[in-house]
Amino acid sequence: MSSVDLKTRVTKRPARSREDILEAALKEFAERGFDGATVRGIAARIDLTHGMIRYHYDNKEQLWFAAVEHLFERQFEYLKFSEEEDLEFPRGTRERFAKFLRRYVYYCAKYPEHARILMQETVSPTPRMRKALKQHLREPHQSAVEEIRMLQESGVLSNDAPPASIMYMVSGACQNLFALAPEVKVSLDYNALSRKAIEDHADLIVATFVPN
Amino acid sequence: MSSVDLKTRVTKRPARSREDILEAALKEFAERGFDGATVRGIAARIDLTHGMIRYHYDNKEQLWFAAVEHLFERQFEYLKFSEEEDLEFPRGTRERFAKFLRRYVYYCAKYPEHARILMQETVSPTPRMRKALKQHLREPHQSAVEEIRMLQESGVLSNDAPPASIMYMVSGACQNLFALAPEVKVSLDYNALSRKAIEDHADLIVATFVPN
DNA sequence: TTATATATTATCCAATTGGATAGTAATGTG
DNA sequence: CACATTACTATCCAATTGGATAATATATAA
Repeated sequence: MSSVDLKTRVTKRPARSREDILEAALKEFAERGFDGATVRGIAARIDLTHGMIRYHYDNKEQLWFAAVEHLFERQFEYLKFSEEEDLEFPRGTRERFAKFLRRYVYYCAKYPEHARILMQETVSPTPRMRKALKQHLREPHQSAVEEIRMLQESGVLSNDAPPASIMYMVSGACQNLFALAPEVKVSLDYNALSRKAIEDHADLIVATFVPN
Repeated sequence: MSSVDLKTRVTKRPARSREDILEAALKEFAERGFDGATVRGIAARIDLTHGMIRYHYDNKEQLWFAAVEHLFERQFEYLKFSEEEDLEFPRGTRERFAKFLRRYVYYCAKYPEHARILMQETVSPTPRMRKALKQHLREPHQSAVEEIRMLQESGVLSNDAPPASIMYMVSGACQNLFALAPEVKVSLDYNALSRKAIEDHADLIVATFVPN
C-alpha cells in the first residue's frame, strides 16, 4: 500500500510491545537510578518518542512500578520449583538448598540489573521503595527465612546466626560478582559473565554454603 | 565586632570544611547516582549555595572524583594493618584473614554508602568509572588476589575456585546486609545496623569463610 | 591603612526534563 | 464506506539543572 510512507513517515504499525518498553526501562533505571533515568532516554533505547511512553504509562513513577513488577515476575518464574521438583526436593533439605543456590547464581548472572536496581532503590527509604518492597519482596523473603530456619534445624546451616544475616550473606555472595561485572573486568581483567566464570561461581557458592 | 551582621547577613567566616562537602557529596551520589545527584542538593545538605560548591570544585564530575577519592582514602585508613599487626599476623595466614574479615564487616556497616556508590558507578562502564577504578581499585584488588592465592596455597581457601570469584563472593557476603539495610528493615523487620546485628554478621562471616 | 587574596551571595543562561495536548495515520467494525 | 479506537508525531510549557559571572564581604599581609 503506502510503502513510501512506511519509509519516510516511519511506519506506525510495529508498535513496541509492553515488554520492550519495560526491558528498556529496567536497563535505564538500573544504569542511572530513578532520578537520573529519563523518559526520553528509555524511549530512545527502543526508538520511541517520549510521548509514546507517556501514552502507555501515566508518568515516570508508574513506569518504574511496572518495570519493577516485571522484574520480580521474571525472577519468580525463573526461580520457582515445579511440582515435580517440589516432590523430589523437599523444603529444608540440603539438596533443595544446593539446587536453589545454583539456580539463583544463574539468575544473578543472567539479570545483573536486578541487584543494581534494588541497591539503588533501597539506598534511602523513599515511599516508592517501601511500596515496591512490601508488594514484591516481603512475602518471598519471609518464606525464605522460614526455609533458612528449617535448614538450621536440620543442621545444614549454623544455628548461631540470625536468618536475616544468613540470607543477605548468601544473596550478596551470589550476586556481587555479576552485579559488579564491569568493575571486575577493569580491576582484575576477569570476565565474570563468561560461561566458565558463572559455572565456577556456582560451584564455589554451593561448596561454601552447602558443605558436605 | 560585627556581631549584628553575623546574625542578619549570615556570617561569612564559618566556611564549610572540604570534608563537609565531600561527605555531603558522597551521601547525595550514593542516594541518587551521578546523574540524579544535583549540585544544589549537595549544597543544601550542608546549608550552602550551589555557587559555593562550584567555587571549590570546577564541576560536578570533579566533585565526584574528589568524593570518591575521599571514600577510598577513608577505607584504606580503616582497613590497613599497622606495622605491629603486620608482624603479628603474617600475610596468608588464617588469623590475618579472620581479623581482616571482621574489620571489613565493621567498615561495611559503618559506611554502607561505599557499596552503594560502587554499585551505581560500575553499572555501565563509563569513562568516569573506569578512571576511578583504575586509580583506586586496581592495585588493592590485585594485591587482594595475591593474598587469596596465598590462602589457597596454605589450604585456608579452596584451590578450585578462581580468586576473583572468591573475592567478590566474600565481599558481597560482607556488604550486602548493610548496603541493603533499609530493605532488610522493610522486608524482614530486622535492624541490620544495630550493634548486635553487626556483631552477629561478623561472627557468621568468619565462621563461614574461615572454618576451623 | 591600603591592597590583595579568599570566601560568599545573587543572578543569569541555555539545555534538559517530566508532563500536557492537539493533531495525524492506521486498523478494525458496523 | 463511515466512524470509532488505537498508535503515534509534533509541539509546547514550566521547572530544574549545571555552569557562568559580577558584586560584595572578610581576612591577611604590606
